[in-house]
Amino acid sequence: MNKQDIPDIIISRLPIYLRALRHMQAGGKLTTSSQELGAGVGLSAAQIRKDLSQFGEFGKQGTGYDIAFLVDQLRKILRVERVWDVVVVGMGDMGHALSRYQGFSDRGFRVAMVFDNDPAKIGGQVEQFVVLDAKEIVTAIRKSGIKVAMLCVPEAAAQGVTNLLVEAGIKAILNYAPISLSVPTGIRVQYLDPSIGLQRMTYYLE
Amino acid sequence: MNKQDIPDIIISRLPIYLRALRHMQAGGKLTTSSQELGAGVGLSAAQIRKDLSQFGEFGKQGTGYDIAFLVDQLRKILRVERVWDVVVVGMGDMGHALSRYQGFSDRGFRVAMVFDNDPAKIGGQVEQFVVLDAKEIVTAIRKSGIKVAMLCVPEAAAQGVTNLLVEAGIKAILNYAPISLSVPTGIRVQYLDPSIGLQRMTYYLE
DNA sequence: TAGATTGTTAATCGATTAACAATC
DNA sequence: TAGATTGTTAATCGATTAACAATC
Repeated sequence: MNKQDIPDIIISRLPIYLRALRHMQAGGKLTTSSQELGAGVGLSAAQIRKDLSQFGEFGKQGTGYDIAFLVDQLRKILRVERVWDVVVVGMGDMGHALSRYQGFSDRGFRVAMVFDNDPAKIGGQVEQFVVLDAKEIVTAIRKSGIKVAMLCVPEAAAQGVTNLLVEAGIKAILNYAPISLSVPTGIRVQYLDPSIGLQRMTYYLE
Repeated sequence: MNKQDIPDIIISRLPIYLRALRHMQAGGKLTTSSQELGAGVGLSAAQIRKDLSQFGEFGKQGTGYDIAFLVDQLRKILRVERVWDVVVVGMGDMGHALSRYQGFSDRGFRVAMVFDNDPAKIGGQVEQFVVLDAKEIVTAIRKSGIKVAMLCVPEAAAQGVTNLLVEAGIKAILNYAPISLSVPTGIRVQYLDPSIGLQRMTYYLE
């Protein structure tokens, strides 16, 4: 079961399954089926079973899946049974919102450090964090060993900051800036540009 | 050229192309090639050409694409040559950040109304907007004719608010809440749950 | 002209679905 | 047992890539 053997498109669905399963769990459900989970996330039952079969046999014929067990398995597969420290770069409104977001803690993440390059913000407080000088990105992140970053700087600064994050040892970047980033092989980027999300829908509007 | 003839996976790449082209434009470039654009967004030249060929012939052999012209064409295809009014529901940190976001205006969007259900926030001011009572979602949105919403409410409220948005005539929802929404056929949803973005990358981390 | 690059066709590759034996 | 549902195989479907004639 080599990492690169499994298509990324399957990996990208697992967090969706995990989210839906935890939702069921919060509702007091104990078991589910590929049919029911598929309906919950808008995919076919066959697809759910095929995806899960890449990693093991998690269900029982006749009864389906034990939700708590499957949640555990998915958390291990996705490596979020542990907690990842994350840095936030850019203390504008978006960076601010992410620094205060309560949803990370039980999904495997914890904001550990925040940066900005504005002298008016450096040294100030955001939530429980002291805003660090962006000049310290490389040294501070290297020292901490943190591998995950959220990028919330303006477009014009995004590629430059990305280069620093890579130099600092960051391996995964959640990018809110409206720009395609250029990164070396082995560095992963996920894009959350809100305008892109909207433009993916307007095509279909009357 | 029927809407449903063109695969959604192609539509979903067009905003990325548009973003990259405008970036080139801002840098003063006048023409580009499928090779160069592909390199900019991390896709093959063949894919770029194939995607664009679904909508017309926009390039010239030997010289490539006129950037300004291609930008115009993509804006028309995606229907963002006009400006779409958008509502924001949920005036927490995220809704607040989106209400103040400067990036929408030249990408085809304009926040026109914001809602919350917290009496402490209703009637208050966020940026230039007066926060409206969530109870008025259906009537206010119906009256306005707005078709696009951004959803920034807590998980527990998301499906209920979604039902109201659908009732109000909303056809496209950008969802920041950590939940798979259930919507009728014809309503489009794009998901921007930050935890999902992060969990899609941790699988690959050492 | 010579070099570059398009739009398109056919070939390849990969993902999804349907079907079903196994079995809880 | 009978009904339900898994995991898996083979078939289908769809997307990407390679190649190249056309032509700027």
